[in-house]
Amino acid sequence: MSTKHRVILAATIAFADRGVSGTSLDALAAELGVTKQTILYHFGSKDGLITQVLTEAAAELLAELEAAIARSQPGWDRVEATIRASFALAIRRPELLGLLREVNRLGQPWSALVLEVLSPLVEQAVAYLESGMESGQFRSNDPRLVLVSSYAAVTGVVTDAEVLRAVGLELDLRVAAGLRRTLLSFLRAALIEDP
Amino acid sequence: MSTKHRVILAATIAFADRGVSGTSLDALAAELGVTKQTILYHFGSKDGLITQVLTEAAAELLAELEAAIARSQPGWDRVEATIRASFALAIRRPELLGLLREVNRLGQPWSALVLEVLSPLVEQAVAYLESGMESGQFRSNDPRLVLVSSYAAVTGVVTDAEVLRAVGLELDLRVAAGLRRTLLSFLRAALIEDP
DNA sequence: GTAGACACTTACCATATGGTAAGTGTCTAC
DNA sequence: GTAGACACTTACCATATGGTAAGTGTCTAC
Repeated sequence: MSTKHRVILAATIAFADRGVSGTSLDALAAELGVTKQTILYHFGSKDGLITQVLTEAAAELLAELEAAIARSQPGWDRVEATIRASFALAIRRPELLGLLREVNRLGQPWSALVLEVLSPLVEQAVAYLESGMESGQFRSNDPRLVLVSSYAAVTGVVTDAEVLRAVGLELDLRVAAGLRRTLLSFLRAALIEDP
Repeated sequence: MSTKHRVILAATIAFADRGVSGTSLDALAAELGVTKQTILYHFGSKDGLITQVLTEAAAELLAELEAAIARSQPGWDRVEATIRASFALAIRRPELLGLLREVNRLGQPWSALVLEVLSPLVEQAVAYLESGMESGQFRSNDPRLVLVSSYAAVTGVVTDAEVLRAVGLELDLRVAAGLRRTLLSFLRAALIEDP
């Protein structure tokens, strides 16, 4: 694997984990066994590295979600497929969702970079749910809405691999059974579990 | 208000907002119109400041939750009162919940500082929900569990004051109606709304 | 066999950052 | 009126941090 690619992978994890301001180029380089100047050679500046990391992460998320859309039917099936794809990605690459939260904090101009890529899909999902609830297709205690709510909690809060694996395996359409552990895990995570 | 207290309030907001490593003593001092040395005089070191900020935030959270416990009945009423108190605090001092997320990232020894104070209450709440679901008292699509799930999402994700105000006002026991907007807001926030 | 691209390293540099040391002004106790 | 506590400021300092400049080794094309 090329040095450039290794830097991007390590920076994605470091930015998600310790934050952008908590990750120095020296520390990142030391992890990879190269010098800071090697990183600067490939990306020009720290801002250049951030740009590259966010661009690739957004592209990866988009590809995953679009694949889920392509293999699903319009309507609830599509929402569920999207959520399922997100869980799968969260298990495989938990740092991607952690990075989203960091972007949220960084604000402009970084948030625009990611939002530009993902916002069309978010708008579609929100519009579908909104019209579904306006028309009475979903009741407010619908298990499907619980699933969406849990999804929000997961993408926003939980990064623990074991929790996500449990959720991913148990949400195998058996929403009723799976949500029990999910909810408890979320509650624990939200109120701070020792990491 | 004493300088020391002003530093703690400003640091709480800064740490929650920009992160601990994203907040330099110089920048914090400049915000307050004092010198960095004034901060070091009061807290000894940056670690000293972090300790003080976390200790006070944890104490404030605890006081709020214990007051809610004291004025509620055992059982679901108590869980609801606790959640309600958290919402109220989140509206009044959103940085406190933001700080919890930062602590989660900082890890040891800072997480232990906060966890030590709050974990007895968390354990109680989790035990209650767990036994309630084991015994079949709650079904998995119970609106009350939706509320708890939403609470996890709120404490973990949402810091936008307007969203929290909307949630706080509409959760006035009319769970069914209130959750509609809440869920959509959470979904938007979790998938990154432009801040 | 040599010019040039490529992927680095070595040697620096300016600024930011946490921190120390030695003052200075002010208020209180005696 | 003066000793001492208190809340600061001014003057520094060592290290961390992002970044620049000038090499060095290696591989490819001709």
